[in-house]
Amino acid sequence: MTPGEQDAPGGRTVTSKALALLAAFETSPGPLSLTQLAERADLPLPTAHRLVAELAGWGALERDEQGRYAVGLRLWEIAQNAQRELRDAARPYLQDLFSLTQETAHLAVREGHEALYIDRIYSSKRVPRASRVGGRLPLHATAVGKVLLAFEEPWVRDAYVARDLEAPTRQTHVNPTRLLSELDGIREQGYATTHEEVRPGSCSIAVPVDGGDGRVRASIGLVMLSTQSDRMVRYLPTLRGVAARIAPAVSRWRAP
Amino acid sequence: MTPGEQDAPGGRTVTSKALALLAAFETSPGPLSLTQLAERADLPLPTAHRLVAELAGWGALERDEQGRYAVGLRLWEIAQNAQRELRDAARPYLQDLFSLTQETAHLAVREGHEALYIDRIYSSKRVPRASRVGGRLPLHATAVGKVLLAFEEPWVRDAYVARDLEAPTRQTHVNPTRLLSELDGIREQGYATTHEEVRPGSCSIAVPVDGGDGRVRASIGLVMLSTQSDRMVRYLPTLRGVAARIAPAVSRWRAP
DNA sequence: GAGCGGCTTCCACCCAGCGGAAACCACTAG
DNA sequence: CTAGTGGTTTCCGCTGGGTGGAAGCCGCTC
Repeated sequence: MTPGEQDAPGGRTVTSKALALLAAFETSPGPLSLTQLAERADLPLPTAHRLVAELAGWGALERDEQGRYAVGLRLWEIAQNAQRELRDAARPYLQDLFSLTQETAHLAVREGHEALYIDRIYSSKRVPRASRVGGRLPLHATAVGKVLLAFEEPWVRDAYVARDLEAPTRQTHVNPTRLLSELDGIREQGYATTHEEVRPGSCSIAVPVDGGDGRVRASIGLVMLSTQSDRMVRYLPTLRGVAARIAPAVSRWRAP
Repeated sequence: MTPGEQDAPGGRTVTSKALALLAAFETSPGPLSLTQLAERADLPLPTAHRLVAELAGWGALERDEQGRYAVGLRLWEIAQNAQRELRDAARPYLQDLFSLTQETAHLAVREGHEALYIDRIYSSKRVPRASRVGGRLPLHATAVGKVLLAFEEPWVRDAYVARDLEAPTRQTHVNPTRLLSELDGIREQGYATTHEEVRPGSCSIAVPVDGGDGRVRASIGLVMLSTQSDRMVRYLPTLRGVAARIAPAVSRWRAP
């Protein structure tokens, strides 16, 4: 925005400082000391102290007995309202999907260049955990991500591949041209897969959740051990069935 | 602080105003117009406008095409870190609990005078929905709530029953003395039940999740149709088994 | 008991935030 | 086409909340 500095150290307005303190937990989920918080938010200690005290008093932060701060339940409670329509509507069907397949089931949306995991269902058995609820992964490395990207407008896809693509494993597809044609294939077939592209040992398959207006707003997918990758496509009908059930909720969300 | 008013209209500090805007979504989850937000936060329109713009710019709020504001995904993402240890640890076992019983499964903690629902697992079949994730219900009306209250220190229990107890249905137990002795019974038996005390047609059973240090920090429970209330206690062994699996995680959380 | 790292409190300066007022916009009714 | 209405956005000069360096205060270690 501004030509010189995009934001002065710590931000300028009070609000931005308070938000910077919250943002400190984006990188490290665990509890942080006041000093750590002040550092991460790039604020002088006294300022951080005052703001943090107010945030904690309100319930946005909580303090443990060691005096460290963590995100508070009141904030969590309020934040549950973000995209509630979608999450609430999808949840029971995602549960069905898990019951039917017994494989880890995911719901994700696109946030910038990443897939944001909105929900995730898994039991105590299968846990090849790469993603987590509230976590992000690069679009081109995951099945849900590929779906979300494939159904985006052409210029979004082009802009995406124009960047330097991160490769979590040796198998990750990072070649721009080949990635683009893979996306074309996904749009035709109506589903995407990955084989050890996020982490060795696991593979995944995903389908789009149609928003009704032609746009794809979300994606659901399954993750399993890569030894069972041949069995993957068998789940397609189930996945599509579940996606169809979720779709109405997605389209209701953001209606005229 | 100040002798007269405890807080001037809208709060005093900038931070408190920003937080008041977020708090507006505590009561109504859906999207709100600027005017509604300003009203609920008790702020003059221009002030609300400025702050809301900053919150939205950061991602704490999102704007739909009608210009209304809702809680943003970035805030949700950060807030996922609240009590993450507990939620992440409990999730797979809660899933097991659901798989074994096919009944709606809950995880709750105490927040003041209410049970806060941390997680909830259910399929598309059984949905006698009273609670929801991120929602609250009075302690004395729910099974998880009774458990949380029963294992609290005596003075907490006494303070609780000393208030006017809300009664969602005719069946809700509101008599202080009888409630206290019911709680004693729960502590002895190690589980609590309800019969149509939250809403007609459903009943529930819950057990404590021990924090290791003797304190009970969470509770898990099942909700089902009240026609099956006789079948309820059969689930006790399962519930206790699952609770035992979750316990280690609860005790790890807030360790010295 | 001196030294240290982190937290908390103080306080005088000053600019960020304030909010009344007025312009702006999209609709709708006449 | 004008007037009316309800919501949103911009303007701007006054002022008190926010600021952060400095100094005091732990609890711990060597």
